[in-house]
Amino acid sequence: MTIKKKTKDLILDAAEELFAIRGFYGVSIRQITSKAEVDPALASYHFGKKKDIFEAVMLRRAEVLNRERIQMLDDCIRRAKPNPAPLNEIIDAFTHALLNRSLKGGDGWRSYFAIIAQINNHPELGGVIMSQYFDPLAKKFIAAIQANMPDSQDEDLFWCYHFLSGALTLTFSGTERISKLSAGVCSSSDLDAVHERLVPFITAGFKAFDKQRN
Amino acid sequence: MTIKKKTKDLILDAAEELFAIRGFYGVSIRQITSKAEVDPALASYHFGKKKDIFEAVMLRRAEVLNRERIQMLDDCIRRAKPNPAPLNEIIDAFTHALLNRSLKGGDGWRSYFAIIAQINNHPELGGVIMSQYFDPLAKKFIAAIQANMPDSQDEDLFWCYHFLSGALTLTFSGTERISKLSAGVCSSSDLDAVHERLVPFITAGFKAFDKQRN
DNA sequence: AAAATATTTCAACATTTGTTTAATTATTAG
DNA sequence: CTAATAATTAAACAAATGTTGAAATATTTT
Repeated sequence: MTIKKKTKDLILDAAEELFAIRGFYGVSIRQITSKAEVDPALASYHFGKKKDIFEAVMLRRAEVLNRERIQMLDDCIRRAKPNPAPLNEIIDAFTHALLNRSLKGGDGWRSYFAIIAQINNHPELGGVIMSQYFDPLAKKFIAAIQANMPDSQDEDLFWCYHFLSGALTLTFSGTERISKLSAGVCSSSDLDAVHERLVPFITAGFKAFDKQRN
Repeated sequence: MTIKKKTKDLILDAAEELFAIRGFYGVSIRQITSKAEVDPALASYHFGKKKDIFEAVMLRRAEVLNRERIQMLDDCIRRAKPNPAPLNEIIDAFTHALLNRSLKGGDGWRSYFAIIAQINNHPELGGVIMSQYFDPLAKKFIAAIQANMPDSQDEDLFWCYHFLSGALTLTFSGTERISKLSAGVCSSSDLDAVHERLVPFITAGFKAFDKQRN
């Protein structure tokens, strides 16, 4: 016997799923509350404005995700001490929690990442959350890379990070186009396959800017 | 003395700019026609439904862009004959027109790419246009890579292409977050800097899956 | 020139939008 | 139990939504 979910979470669950498909402006509060089987007025009562619902959806999972990723990054750095952490381990630490949740986290997480992919390309909406939760981690990540590649230029590393971010983002969006393009080549639903390829790909990309090694 | 623009183009220009900022659902027909300084009914008259306006916006530039990119790819393959085209040239051919238009094409092109970044992560909207104009090129591109790396596995190459696509997409979106993150490191508006880094980064990523070389 | 077609205008339509108000029911605290 | 607080309901609001129709104006064709 499962306990009854609270209204707040019912609304967030419904909002999460709908925002993932149609974006912020493509979803009405009535659609959300209807899917949550709840009175429309409860959305305002519990969260305030529509934007606040959206931010609540983002915050709910951002916290746990952020904690996991920082932990992995710290672990990987501590393991390697006093040497700098290996490049591929840094990149794995940065991406592992994301890919893992996206694959094994269930529908809620899948929706969540679809939203992340949207707002990552859309300044107006996710500005606050993204910079609050993701940017600090990004800086930590770049710093770890810098320790591994001390002779590389900051500007190069920044762009490399940028490319990594884009590759990750698109992977999460789960577009149908991808599976159509790859028809017969592979099943894009098997996200384990991504992990085996993303890390080597990105690692090699970073190493191309390692002055010491080249 | 400049000639007066036709109504159709006035609407498309306004729509392009607005869609880029707020997405399909975030923009109303009245906002579009108001910016275009044109009667709201003219949108329906010239284009039909709202979705048709969106598709018209996409088509207008997709054609010229597609032609340019196919041309560059063919040129690069022909130049190298009978050998396979070099990896970095293939990738440059794939990205050059995009980055060039994005940098030097003016505001219209910038808006256009922002929309591309949105729909690339959003199946419902850009499915038709993307698969009509971009997927054929993607296949051509992957085929060229395959010729260069005959021993590599199809599945690997597909994913590498996927990562490239993501990196490109995020670059075009022009998010403010990027410039905040890179504060003091570099000016993200200088897209020439991207080109110098994207090609080596992606090339190295692909080469990581070159069985022959490794 | 007149006739035919293309474009533009203005007004209106039925829905849907986000949000608020006041009344009612559940839950918790004293 | 009683009082106080929290949560839910139903109704209503003005504003904005996409789209259409018929009349008026431009443009092109004959």
